[in-house]
Amino acid sequence: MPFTYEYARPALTVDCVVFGLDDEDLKVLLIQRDLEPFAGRWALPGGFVHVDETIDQAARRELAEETGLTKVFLEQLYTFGGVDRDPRERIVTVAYYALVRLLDHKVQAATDARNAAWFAIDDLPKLAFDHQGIVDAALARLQGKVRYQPIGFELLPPKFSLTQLQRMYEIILDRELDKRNFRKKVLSLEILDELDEVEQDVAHRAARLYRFDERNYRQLAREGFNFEI
Amino acid sequence: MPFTYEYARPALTVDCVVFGLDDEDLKVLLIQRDLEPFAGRWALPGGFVHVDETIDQAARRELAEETGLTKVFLEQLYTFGGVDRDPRERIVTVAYYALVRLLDHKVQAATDARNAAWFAIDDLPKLAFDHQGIVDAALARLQGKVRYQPIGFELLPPKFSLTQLQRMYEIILDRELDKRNFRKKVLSLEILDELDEVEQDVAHRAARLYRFDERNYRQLAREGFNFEI
DNA sequence: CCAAAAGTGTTCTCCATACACCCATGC
DNA sequence: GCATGGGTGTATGGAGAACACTTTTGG
Repeated sequence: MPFTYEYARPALTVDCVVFGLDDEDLKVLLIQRDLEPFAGRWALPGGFVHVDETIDQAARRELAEETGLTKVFLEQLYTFGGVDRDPRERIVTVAYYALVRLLDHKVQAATDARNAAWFAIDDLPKLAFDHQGIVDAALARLQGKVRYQPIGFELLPPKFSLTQLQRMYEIILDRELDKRNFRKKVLSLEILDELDEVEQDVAHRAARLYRFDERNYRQLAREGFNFEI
Repeated sequence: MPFTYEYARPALTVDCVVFGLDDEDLKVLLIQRDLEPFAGRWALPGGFVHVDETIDQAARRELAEETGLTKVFLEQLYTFGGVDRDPRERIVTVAYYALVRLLDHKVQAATDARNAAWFAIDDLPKLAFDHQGIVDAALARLQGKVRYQPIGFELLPPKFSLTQLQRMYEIILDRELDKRNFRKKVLSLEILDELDEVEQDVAHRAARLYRFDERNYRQLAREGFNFEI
């Protein structure tokens, strides 16, 4: 049943920049478009906002439909409202960014009905629409936010070593950090539980594993903190 | 000429939280609604986004139409997409916040055709829709941003004393600051031009006036800075 | 025993903080 | 001369930054 309006309205979509992390790179999950415009080009997962769902719900629904991801860390980024973003019609998009544990989701994305794949953030293919600009904004937000909110932890497995944690920060911030100062700082925050476990199957001394102290972690996530690493 | 769509679409509006500053308070500019729903209630200036304008342009247009304000500092805040925000139909709104020199605009708002007025931020009337939540978000953003970006300067007249500047930070952050430390810090940033002028018509020693050093100011606004006052 | 990464302390510098008095001006 | 705000310096403590060697383990 078609709807009629007095004036033309912009259409409203959501788009998600999904970040993942492996040993070497910060990666972004992209979907290959099968329809015009930009058929064959890679693009951010996303789609139209329905009238009976919030925009947050729309972002989660599209993420689940197009990539199979659920229960991820998801936060609104910025709303892009340029007049010529889409060649078909006027479309305003609310961009979100998500952080996921890449290893948990590597296979799933690749075997999805639609063509989905992870790309290193500094080696992306040419993207559809203005999606490169959205990715740039999301990266800037992530780099800024990681300094005063412990959100980056969403990118790691539940148990991790301090070296892994440091590596994550180095990859996101794109610079090297001093090992001793990093450990001193992160341990002083008291958001890590030291476990009685170590890495397995490594060809050198095994590193101790840590887990987030959920209580202090949530507390600190609310208050913000000064993580000037 | 009415337009027809296959599926119902959310409508899209913009709303603006306009901050101003006087000697005592941080204030917000509100418009009294003359139509239902919420007729008679105070609300944020705003309105529908047209298909042929960007959302930034829509925000500036609505601000000009409803309050007469032009050329103000304006920045996107957040997009509010709750399903029941508006009792008539589904409306998603992109919220902006603006900073203006209150003294320049005091009269204009009051004499506008529609009923507009400034209210102290901690003494607002009951607002229409979810606008109180939008104001809360805007205040939180302003308080956070003022610490690492010199945006607050948009609230002051072109020439101002260090005491005025300190007063502005105290009002925004809602706490007292040490005079000597404040001056030391702000002068060390080298974004102020010391003028050969002083306040006029005060019943005590007249304070020296300063102006922003546009070059360094723009530079620092881009880079961000650490204003941990 | 060798390769590889884990783990560990100290020094220095800088910046935020705390704090109190004299000065200039108008009335 | 007094009331009002303008303007100034110093001492202390804490945190970030720089920096190198020993330990553990597997192969």
